[in-house]
Amino acid sequence: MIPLDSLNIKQREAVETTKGPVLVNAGPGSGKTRVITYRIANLLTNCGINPYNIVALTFTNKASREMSSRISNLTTDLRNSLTISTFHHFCSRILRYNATSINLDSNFSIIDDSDRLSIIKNVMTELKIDPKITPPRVILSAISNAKSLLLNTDGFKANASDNFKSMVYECYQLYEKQLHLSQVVDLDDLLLKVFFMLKSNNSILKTYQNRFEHLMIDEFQDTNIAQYEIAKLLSNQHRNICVVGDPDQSIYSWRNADIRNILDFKKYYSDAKIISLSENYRSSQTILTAAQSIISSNKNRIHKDLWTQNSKGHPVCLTETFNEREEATTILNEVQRLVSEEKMKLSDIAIMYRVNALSRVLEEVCIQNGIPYILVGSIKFYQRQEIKDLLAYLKLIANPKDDTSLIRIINTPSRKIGKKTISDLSSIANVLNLTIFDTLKQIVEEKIPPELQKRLNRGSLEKIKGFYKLLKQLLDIPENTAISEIITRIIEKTQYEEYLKHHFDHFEERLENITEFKNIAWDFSKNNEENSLILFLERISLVNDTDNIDETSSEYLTLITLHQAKGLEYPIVFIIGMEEGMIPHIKSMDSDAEMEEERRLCYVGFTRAKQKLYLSRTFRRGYRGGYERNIPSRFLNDLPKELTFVASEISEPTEYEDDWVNQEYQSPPSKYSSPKNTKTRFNQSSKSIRYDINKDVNPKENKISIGDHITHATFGKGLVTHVRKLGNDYEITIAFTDNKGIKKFLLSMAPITKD
DNA sequence: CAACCTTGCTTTTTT
DNA sequence: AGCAAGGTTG
Ligand SMILES: Nc1ncnc2c1ncn2[C@@H]1O[C@H](COP(=O)(O)OP(=O)(O)OP(=O)(O)O)[C@@H](O)[C@H]1O
Repeated sequence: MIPLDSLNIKQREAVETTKGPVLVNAGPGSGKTRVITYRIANLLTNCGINPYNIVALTFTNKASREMSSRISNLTTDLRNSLTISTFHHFCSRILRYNATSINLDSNFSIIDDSDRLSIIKNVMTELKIDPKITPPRVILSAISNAKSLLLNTDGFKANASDNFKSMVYECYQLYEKQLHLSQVVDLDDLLLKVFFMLKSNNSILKTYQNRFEHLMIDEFQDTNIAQYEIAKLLSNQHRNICVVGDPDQSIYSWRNADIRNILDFKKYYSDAKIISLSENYRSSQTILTAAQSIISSNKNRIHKDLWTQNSKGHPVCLTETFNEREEATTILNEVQRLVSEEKMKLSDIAIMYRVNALSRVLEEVCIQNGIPYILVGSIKFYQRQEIKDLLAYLKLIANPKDDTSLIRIINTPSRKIGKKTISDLSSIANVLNLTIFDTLKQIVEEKIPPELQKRLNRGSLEKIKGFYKLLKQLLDIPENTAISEIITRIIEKTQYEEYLKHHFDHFEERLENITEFKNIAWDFSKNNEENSLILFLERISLVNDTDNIDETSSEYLTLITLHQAKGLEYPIVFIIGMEEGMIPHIKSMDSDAEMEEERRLCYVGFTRAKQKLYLSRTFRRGYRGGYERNIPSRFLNDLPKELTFVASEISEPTEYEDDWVNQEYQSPPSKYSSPKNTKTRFNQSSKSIRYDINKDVNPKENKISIGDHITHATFGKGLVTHVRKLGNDYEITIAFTDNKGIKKFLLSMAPITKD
């Protein structure tokens, strides 16, 4: 039996109402995810439901992993055959299994955003739409929006009321045609196609309806229409659907998430049991009050009670630093202090930020200080040129119809097949209504009409035949060959390494990336019984991160975006970049709705913290080449002063910034470093772990006390008026001569010498 | 067709 | 700022 006495009455009600629709609408830390995990454990162990009949859907990969591990902690009952995954993964599996029923090759590959964009660009060229006037991205997002509203081309046509929409419609049609020809799908298709498949094929629908007796959705506020409709279809037979969510934590509206789903749920399932939870078990009173002071300014919301029995705890710590490097140093010093002095574990701590770009400096400083860290998601490892090239070869092996991948590598490495030849080839393929690969095949087998063949001169023809032969060789690699071995063969056959060496300055780093890629492939084969290229590719399309480290067994610091942090919790949370333009982000500033979402995002961040929350801002931040002055985020103004304390105050920015820029640091920034969250990196970091408090400050040599006369490299002579311990460092206040004023510095950083 | 030079863009957030 | 696509020249 799973004991349910560690749940409060309301939670228990939600867990034990195993029949019929249930909606839990409750604030952060009130135990919504706990309800789902206990509910599953209860169904398995107490009700004897077969795990095969249970499905729990989440929104992000991180959340789904979190849920699996929480359930493992509760019960060991047959949880292997439980279905816990993201909507996209879930749909991908259904689609692959039933692909043939909708005339789709079950080896279909999933294209990424940049592939989508290049298809759109081609389509636009074909339709003679000027990409300068209508950016392809706009078309792409219109199509993507349509798909998440379950509008296929026909549905879209019915709605295409104005000029713009009819233009989009034309693009949409051709785009779909190309996808179908290539036997590929995009991410939105995973949902859309599954929906229409279930809708139109009653026997498939029945199969899944029968199977999924119990359906649960976490973070329901972030589902889009397509996801919700799929969930409705699947649960319509047993009607055991339990959704949990919090409108105040809706932060994915830009991805077409729609909180109206919550309202509709109440309407559609008029018999739904609606449960609200109002006790927060996660955060200290201070953190909770701070968070509420942020969210309560939103006009477009319904107030929810949220209280906690937890103690008041620590005040919210505000740090203000001069620039992003000092910010990183200060925070990581504090992290090390927490570990060495307050017995915190690195895994208790997370540093969060609005934009991925902010992780860069943190990483550098972590590496310098030997702090093991894990960077969640982000880094565009799979978007690097060399990796995309290899992926294109792999995709082509899995699915030769994939034109986009073929075009990508037809002349990479250079085979003297240029633009002209490629466009001729495409036009022939177009006329014959064949994929490029099939066209090549016809050409080689000399089956195409001579008047078409004429378009290619003899030189090109030879080169094309050479390329086709190469492809054939790759396709002949036996299916059971390990993926890493396939990659090795590709590299051999195409002489890819020689190509890199010849063409790029950073080729060593690119070669390292390739080695890393092979390692990832090798790990994958090791952990997956069936050595399936298709599954490998699918994983790469749907899971953004490369790590498969056991998350609980190792000690490292977490670096994560606010978005990905949703649903997670950490004893200690740092949020950096609390500046206007960052949070709230500049791009959200001219829309009230988006501004409210920024506020919610901030609220989500605050409420991740259990014990201690640190907020950090800088006076200046190097961003996109510029070096901008920042003003504090408006959200900081909303915090009641009595809840906060300011940890460090640096003097107003002055000329001394140059000293900052010249501070020596290791590891020059390079895009071409190895992937950020792999074992390699992890091992490197943990090997050099060293928690030396006095690393930066050597008190013996730098001993500076009140009354000392010093000389500062920029400001000249001055008198020390204050010395205060600050983390592992000291903050010293100096009164300078010659009316240069009073300024504060960090001892470890300031270029000063004792007179 | 490839090498070289110039322009233009980084989505904010993720499946 | 730095990279990659796009345009131009050899
Ligand atoms: N009844 C309870 N007794 C003790 N601890 C609880 C109880 N309910 C929840 N908790 C704890 O509170 C924390 C937050 O729970 P949970 O993550 O389920 O909240 P949530 O509502 O899903 O939060 P969020 O909306 O932020 O995702 C967890 O550490 C959980 O173990």
